[in-house]
Amino acid sequence: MDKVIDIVRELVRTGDTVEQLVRAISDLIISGDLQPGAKLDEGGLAGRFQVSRTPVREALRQLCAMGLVERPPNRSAVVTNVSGDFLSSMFEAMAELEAICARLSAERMTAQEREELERLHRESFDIVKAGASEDYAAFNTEFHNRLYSGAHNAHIQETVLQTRARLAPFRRAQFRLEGRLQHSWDEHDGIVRAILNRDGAAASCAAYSHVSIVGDASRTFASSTATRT
Amino acid sequence: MDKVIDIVRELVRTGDTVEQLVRAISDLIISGDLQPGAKLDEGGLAGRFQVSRTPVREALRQLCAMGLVERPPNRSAVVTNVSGDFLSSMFEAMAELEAICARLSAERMTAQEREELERLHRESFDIVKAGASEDYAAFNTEFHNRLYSGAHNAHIQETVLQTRARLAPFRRAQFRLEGRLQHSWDEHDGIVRAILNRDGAAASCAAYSHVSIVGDASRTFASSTATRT
DNA sequence: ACAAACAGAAGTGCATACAGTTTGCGCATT
DNA sequence: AATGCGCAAACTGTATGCACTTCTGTTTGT
Repeated sequence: MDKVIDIVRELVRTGDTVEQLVRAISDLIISGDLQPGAKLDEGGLAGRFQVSRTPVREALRQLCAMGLVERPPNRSAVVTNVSGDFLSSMFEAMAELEAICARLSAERMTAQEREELERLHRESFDIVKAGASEDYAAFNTEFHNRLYSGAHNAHIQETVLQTRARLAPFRRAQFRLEGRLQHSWDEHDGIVRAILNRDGAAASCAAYSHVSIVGDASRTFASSTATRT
Repeated sequence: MDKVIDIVRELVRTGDTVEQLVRAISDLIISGDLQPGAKLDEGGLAGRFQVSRTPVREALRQLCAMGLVERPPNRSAVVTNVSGDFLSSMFEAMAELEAICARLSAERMTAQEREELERLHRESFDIVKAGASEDYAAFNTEFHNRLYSGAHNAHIQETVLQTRARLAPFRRAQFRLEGRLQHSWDEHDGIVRAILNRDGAAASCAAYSHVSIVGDASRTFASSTATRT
């Protein structure tokens, strides 16, 4: 639980200490090691990562801009814990954004991108058969990444990735639900077919409902978990 | 040109020095006082705002996370100057986001919100007749804000506002083009009608093409302006 | 017994200090 | 004249220090 994250500290000045901290801390948040509501003490983090408070503060500021933490004035930073309403709005936004990506992917993906998407999707069926939730989660991330990059719009990609990161702390258990793996694969199948058919509208719909379902599942799970203050 | 922005420095510790800096600097960028490519020297900004470098650095870090500024390691921060491709992707994203907002607004706005939107729109006709570009720009911002809030989705609102801020440095002259005011009003009219009719699809289309047109106009203007390095 | 008050500890906000990196300029060399 | 070198100035990255705020546990008054 308290595994020490080793930030490589070169002797040379690479100038990316803060970036490393941002990654390290956001990993702690996204992975769930730091749950929503957890306090982030500057001194403690500084000690943990063997740096001074200055870069830690900058990292927290950046994480705050990304929406992963909140920084009430004169008080400790806290892992963002959003209201149910805002969580719903994030899931809805995610569905809208993925729908856009799916539509644009259907219209714009290169032949190679289409091939690779289909291959990736076909190969993932083995994971479903094996019931390997962990592996499927990794594949799922990659699958959606393909959708984002296939839209050929760098800003939308950036936006959807940021939204996903912000949502991550609240959707951790999405593949625990019985039968969710197979359903997820079926939904992916619909998206892939629509994209291969260059049917933007169908891809958009399929992606929207796929993400909405994930949202519903995560929301029920999130509300069943105690969100400590 | 070198008007000093006065950040009010109370004797009490409000703890929002950095927030004020972020606002002040982003205003300088959005208003065009600091153009894309301009260097942001930490010491200079610190002197200008009568603070030390520490809060300036944190503000720059946050502006960087917002995409308004870039921070190459060991070098001065600069106002973000994006490639033409990325600029196009931002305008396209903006159109997609506004289309979503318009659709959701058509579906979800309260009676009061609809009334106020229509009233605001009707009143703006006087501004168009007067040809007051400055006033129309302010009204236009408010009009679009209504669209964003009418969608009743806090996260989408946040996202679209952030995208607009990022786009601002590149769309400054949008109402200089001859006849653009009247065209803009006509396009708004289409959006308002669709929203009042609760016709989400029509509202979405109207908003998409409205924003796309603005994008085209701004892009031609931006490419005609020298983007200095 | 409970609540208000207080003192010490802990933590944040900002300024300053210093080390390392980049940059610009003068000078020597070709 | 153009190019490469080296040094100094300017600037960034990080650590540290101090003032102020918040938190916490205890004491005091009712």
